[in-house]
Amino acid sequence: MAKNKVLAKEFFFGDVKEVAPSLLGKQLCVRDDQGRVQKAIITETEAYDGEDDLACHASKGKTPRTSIMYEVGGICYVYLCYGMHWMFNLVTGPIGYPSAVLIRGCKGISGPGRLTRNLGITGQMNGMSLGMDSGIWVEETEVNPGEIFTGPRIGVEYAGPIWANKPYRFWFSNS
DNA sequence: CATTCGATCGGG
DNA sequence: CCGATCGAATGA
Repeated sequence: MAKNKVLAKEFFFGDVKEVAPSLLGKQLCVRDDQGRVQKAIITETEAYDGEDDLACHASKGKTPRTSIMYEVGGICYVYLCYGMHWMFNLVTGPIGYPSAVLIRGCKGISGPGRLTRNLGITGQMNGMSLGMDSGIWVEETEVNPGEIFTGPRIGVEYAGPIWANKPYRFWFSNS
């Protein structure tokens, strides 16, 4: 069987609102410390887009926690939520513009917290560059997402109606 | 230093 | 609906 192509970092340099849906059907790969690789097809993503986006952590400006989002696309942003769940994001866009894609669900796994638990993703991945050498990367697949649906993001009511209702969540029917 | 509150999940 | 659980952000 042919080896899947690993996404180049350039894939993440563009606008998060385009990168987020284009990750659907791609495969998230994580290698654990035993050298074993787990792979999961991405089925649901959300876009967090710049300081103006009140649901984006960077809306409060650049802080030690959010500074990673200001880096160039193609690196990991991982943080602890509700004191018990690791959220896994991929930074997008050019350096200086804070944006990232939250990987919300993969095939057979619903929920961003369960996703990271299943794949063994923790805060030590924060700031890591994507690639086979770092142990976390994204591959092309044969999956054709088909029709892509959009809707409001989950759990961001605090951001107010304008931003909470933006169609920044993406998923597809085969999931 | 104290308090608030989450990009959630699982149980009742 | 509600509790668990903790670090980042905010304010005194």
